[in-house]
Amino acid sequence: MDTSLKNNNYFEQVYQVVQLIPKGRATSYGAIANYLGLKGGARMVGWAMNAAHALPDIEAHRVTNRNGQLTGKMHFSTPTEMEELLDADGIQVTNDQIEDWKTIFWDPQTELL
DNA sequence: ACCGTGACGAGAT
DNA sequence: CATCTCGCCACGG
Repeated sequence: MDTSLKNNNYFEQVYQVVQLIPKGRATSYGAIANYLGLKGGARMVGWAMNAAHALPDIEAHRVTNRNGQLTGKMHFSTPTEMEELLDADGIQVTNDQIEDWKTIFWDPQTELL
């Protein structure tokens, strides 16, 4: 048997949460990590998003850091794509930071519960 | 097998 | 209140 069971399973968990983010809202890496029980592993969520970038149905632009800052915009096809996508969702971004992040923030552990 | 890096976060100074 | 450091786990060289 395949003893080398990949943890890709948790990657998929992240994708599911990202796809569950309602339009006009966004969440943070740490929030997803915390929801999945990976608390402290926020970096892993970011790493998962890197792989997610290869997937068509993963809207990584709805995931930012804890400050609502577009830290990962540089990883998109273009440095402005993340802002454009967020703007398309009705989220206003200024200086690479989401405006009114406190309201835009969508915590799966609280809202999705 | 070891070291360094990384789309982060929280605590300490 | 701003800045620094350490911790988290996984992957690349």
